[in-house]
Amino acid sequence: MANKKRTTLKDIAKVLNISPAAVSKAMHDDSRISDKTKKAVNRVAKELNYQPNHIASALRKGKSNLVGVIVPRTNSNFFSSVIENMEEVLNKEGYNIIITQSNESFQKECSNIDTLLFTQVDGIIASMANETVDLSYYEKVKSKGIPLILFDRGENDLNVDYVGIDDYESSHMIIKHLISKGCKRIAHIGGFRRTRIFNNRIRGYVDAIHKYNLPHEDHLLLESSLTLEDGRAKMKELLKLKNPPDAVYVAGDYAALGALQVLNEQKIRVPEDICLVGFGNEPFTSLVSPSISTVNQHSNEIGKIAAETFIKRINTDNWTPKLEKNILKSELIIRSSSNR
Amino acid sequence: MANKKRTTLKDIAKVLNISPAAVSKAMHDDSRISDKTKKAVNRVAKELNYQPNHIASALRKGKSNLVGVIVPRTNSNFFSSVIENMEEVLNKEGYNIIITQSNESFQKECSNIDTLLFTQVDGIIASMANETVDLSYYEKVKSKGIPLILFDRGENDLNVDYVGIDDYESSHMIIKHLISKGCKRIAHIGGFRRTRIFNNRIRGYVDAIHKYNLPHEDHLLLESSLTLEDGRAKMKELLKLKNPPDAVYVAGDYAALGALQVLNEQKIRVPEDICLVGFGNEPFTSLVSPSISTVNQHSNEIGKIAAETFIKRINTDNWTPKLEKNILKSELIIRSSSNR
DNA sequence: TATATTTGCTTAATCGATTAAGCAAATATA
DNA sequence: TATATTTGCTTAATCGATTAAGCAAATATA
Repeated sequence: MANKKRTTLKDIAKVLNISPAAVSKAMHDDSRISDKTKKAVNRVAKELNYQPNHIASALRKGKSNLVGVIVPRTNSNFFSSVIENMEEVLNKEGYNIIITQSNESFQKECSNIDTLLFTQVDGIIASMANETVDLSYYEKVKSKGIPLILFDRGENDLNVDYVGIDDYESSHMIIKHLISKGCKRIAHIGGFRRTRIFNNRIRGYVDAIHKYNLPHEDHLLLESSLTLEDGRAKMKELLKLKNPPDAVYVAGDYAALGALQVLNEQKIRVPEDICLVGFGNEPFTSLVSPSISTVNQHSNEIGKIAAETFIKRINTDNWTPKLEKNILKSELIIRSSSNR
Repeated sequence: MANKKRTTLKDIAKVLNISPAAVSKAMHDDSRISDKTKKAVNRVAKELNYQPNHIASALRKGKSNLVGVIVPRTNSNFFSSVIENMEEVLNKEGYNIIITQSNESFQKECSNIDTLLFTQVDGIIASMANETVDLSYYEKVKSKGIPLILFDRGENDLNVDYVGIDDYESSHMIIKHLISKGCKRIAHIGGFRRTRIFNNRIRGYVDAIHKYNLPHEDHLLLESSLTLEDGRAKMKELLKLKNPPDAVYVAGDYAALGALQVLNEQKIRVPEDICLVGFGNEPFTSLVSPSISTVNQHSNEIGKIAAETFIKRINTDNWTPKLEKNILKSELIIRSSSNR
C-alpha cells in the first residue's frame, strides 16, 4: 500500500523556508502573519495534500474535540434522531462525537463512561439506562471537570444540565384529550417510578384525573417495564377488571403496541370501545392499524439544545453553578386509536 | 469545579524517585523491569488515580485506537445490531469506535470520511449510502494505507474486504418458498440495480423464476427506492396489471410494509390472494398484521466478522493483497404474510 | 579469576502542533 | 530627527507517553 508519510507543518515550512511556527499561525489566520505568507502556506498545504494531525494538536491544546454520547440504544427513532441533530450542531463547531450504547444495562453504561474518559472526550452527553440508580460513575465524570449534559432520562440529584420534555404536562394533555372524546375511566400503564420521567408522567396522570373528577382507582394505575410483552400483560390485567377502563394511556409506544395487539385479539374495538394513547412517536405507531395516538418528544430540538448547552459550557472558563434545565413542551399526535 | 491536574507518568516517577521511562515500562509489564518496581508503580498509580493519556500515546505510537464506522443510518435494527457486535469485538482489542451516519447521502458520506480521517482513525468500516456511485472518497481512504472494510452495501470495484450475505441465493430461497405455497406469478419490487446487493437480489429472482419455469414478465419486475411510500406506489402499479401477481417479493422491509398497507386498504387478503415477503427482518415486520415474512441478514455475525477482519488487517504489517470476501447464508423467516 | 551476559534502570530524542517570549525591520508618532 | 509602536517572523519550550541507546551493577560462564 502507499505508505508515504503524511505531510506535516515542518514539510510546508521547509518548502517555504520559514519556521513551522509561522506555518501554524498562517493556518490559523494569525494577524501577525503577512497575507503573502498566508497565501503561500495555503498553496503549499494544498499542493502537499496537508491534513493537520488532530492528535498532536489535541495533546498540545489539552482537548480532543471529541464529545462522548451515551444512549440506551441507537436503534430507536427518538435516540437516533437526537444524535443526528446533536451531530449537526457539534460538527459545525469542530467537534466529533463518539456514540456508545448502554443497552439499558447499568454495567455497560459504566464501562462506556470509562471508555469515553480514557479517550479523553471533552464532554459527555448522556441519557441514562433504565437500570441506573447508582450515580457514582456520573459523579466521576463531574469530578473530572468536563461538561456533563443529560437528556430525556436525567436524574435531578446529579445537578447537571438537562434537556427533556415536560412529562407532567404531557400527561395532562393526554387526559384532557381523552376526556374530550368522552372517556370516563382512564387507566395508565406507566414506567418504573424510580425513573424520573416516568414518575412525572404518573404524577401528571394522577393530578389530571383528580382535576377532572374522574375515578382514581389503584388498579387503574399499573407500573410496567414498558416492553411490548409487558404491555400485553398489563392490558390483559386491565381487561380482567370487573369494571374495565374505557381508555388506556401507556407511557411507551412499544407497550402501547402490545396493548393494541391484545385489544385486537379480543375483538375489542379501538377507539369505539377503548381509546389508546402511547408515548414517543416511534415510527410504527403510524404504521399499525389502527394507528396509535402518541406524543412527539421533539427529538430534533432536544439534540440541538443538548449540543448547544455543551458548547456553552465548554466555552465558559469560569464555571458557573447555574444549571440549564430545558423543559420542552411536547406535542400530542392524535391518530385513529383515540379519535372517535 | 475540581480542576486538579490529571496524574501523569512523571508524577508517579517523582513519588518513586525513578524515571518516567521506567514507569512507562513497568505499566507495560516490560521484562527488564523488576517485580518490585512494577508493584510499586501499580500501587502509586492507583493511589494517584492515574489514567493514561490516550492522546499522548496515540501521537507517539502513530495510532489512535479508534475505528471509524459509517452507516446509512443507525436508526435501523440491522445497522444498530451490526454496530453493537462490532463494538464488542473491537473494545476487547482496545479499540473504540466513532459512529457516523450518512443518511443515505453521498455528500454526507464524503464529509464523514473527511471527519474520520481528520480524527486519525486507524481504520474505517463502512456500509455505503444508496446514492454512492463515485468511489473516489473511498479510494482516498485506501491511499492513506489504513484498513477499509465494507459490509452489506459494498462495491466490488473497490477491491477491499467485504462482509455480507448471499443476496443471490436469498432470492432463490424466497422464490422456492413461494412456489411451495402454490404461487404461480411472482413479482419482485427490487432496489436500484446500481447497488450491488439489490442487483444480486434481482439476478437471483430472475434466475430462480427461469429455473422453476414461472412466467418472467418485464412488468412483474420493478425497480424502487424501497421507501415505504415507493413500496405503496409500486404495489399499486402491480395491482393495476390486467394479470396481477399472486405473490410479491420486496427487496426491503419498509417497502414491503407499504405494499401491505395497499393490499389491506384494497381488501386483498394476505396471504390467501397474494403472498408477501420482505427483506431485512426489521422489528416491525413481526408486529404488523398480518406479520411479514422476511429475511434475517445475521447482523450479529456481520458485525463480528467485519471487526475481526479489521483486527486481522491492522495486525499484519506486510500488506497481503488477498482479500476477505465473507458471504454469509441468510435465513428466511416465514410469517403469516406468506404462510397459507 | 577473567570475561560475557543479563538485569534494571536512565538519558535523551521523538511523535506534530502550538504558543509564550523575543527580536529585527518597518512604520508611525511626537 | 528621535522615540514608540507595529509588523512579521524565529526560537525554544511544551503537551505525556514511548522507545532506542546506553550504562552500571549483578550474575553467569569459561
